[in-house]
Amino acid sequence: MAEVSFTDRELDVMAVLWERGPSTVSEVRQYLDDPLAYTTVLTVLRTLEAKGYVSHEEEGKAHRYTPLVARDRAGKTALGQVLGKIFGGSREMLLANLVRERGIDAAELRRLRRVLDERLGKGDK
Amino acid sequence: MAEVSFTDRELDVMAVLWERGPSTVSEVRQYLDDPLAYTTVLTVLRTLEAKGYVSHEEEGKAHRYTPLVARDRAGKTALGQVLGKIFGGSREMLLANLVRERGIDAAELRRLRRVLDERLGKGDK
DNA sequence: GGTTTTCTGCTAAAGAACTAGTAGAACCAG
DNA sequence: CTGGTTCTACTAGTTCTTTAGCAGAAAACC
Repeated sequence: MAEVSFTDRELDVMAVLWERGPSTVSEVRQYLDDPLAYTTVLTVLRTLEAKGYVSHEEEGKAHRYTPLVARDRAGKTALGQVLGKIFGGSREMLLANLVRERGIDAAELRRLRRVLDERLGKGDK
Repeated sequence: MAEVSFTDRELDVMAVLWERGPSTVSEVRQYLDDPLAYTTVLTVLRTLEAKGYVSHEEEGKAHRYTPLVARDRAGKTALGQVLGKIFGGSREMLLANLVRERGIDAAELRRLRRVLDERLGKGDK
């Protein structure tokens, strides 16, 4: 349960793996927003592998890389940091920021409220 | 309205400035969790100043550093990144993570719900 | 079967981040 | 005053990040 943390570029790559599932270098490269050299993407994946955040298995000539850390775990670390260092530990402040002026409609707000309601329900058990 | 982003250490320092308000190098140093050399802290503050994120004015012999970017703005950038890259844009996933198993009691959940309700109210007008 | 493409392995270089030392000025205690 | 303390300015080393080239193997094309 160690802390999981990524550099910006590593996060870009992880985002692709989370979104698309196990992918080859070419596939990751294609789905990245920035145009990077093939070898650059490969290097990032190698770094991630060295850190134990992804693994790969052979698939024909190419390698297919699989994320070893779940979104949720990365999210927990990242959110914890944002919460602690920026919002001084105040979840309310964080939530207020999350829903402030970012094209968010009433339907979504209600969905968010349901998340809290479900959590409240569980607490009641 | 440019994007504001900090390195880990810079964020530690900004956190102190946000929490305590304008501070001298010694003060910042004292409130940091990690034991860093005086000059190290000074260097970080200089970097932040070079990036335009803090300013300083003389106060006797020492300098007092003031944050130029608000928590909120930094939070917006940071949250946006976490939201987009880790939670694939799903605020619900993010919120679920935020309230999951992190010593959070019913009272706090209700406070969070109120944040959403207030926002909903405003939307209705 | 030869040529082109695609892939990994190795290497590397520029820049940023992080840390801190040393020098010298300014201030303070007695 | 004199000696210690506190402060900034300048400098610098180590590591991490980011980017990518080149060589050679494998595959695919025709």
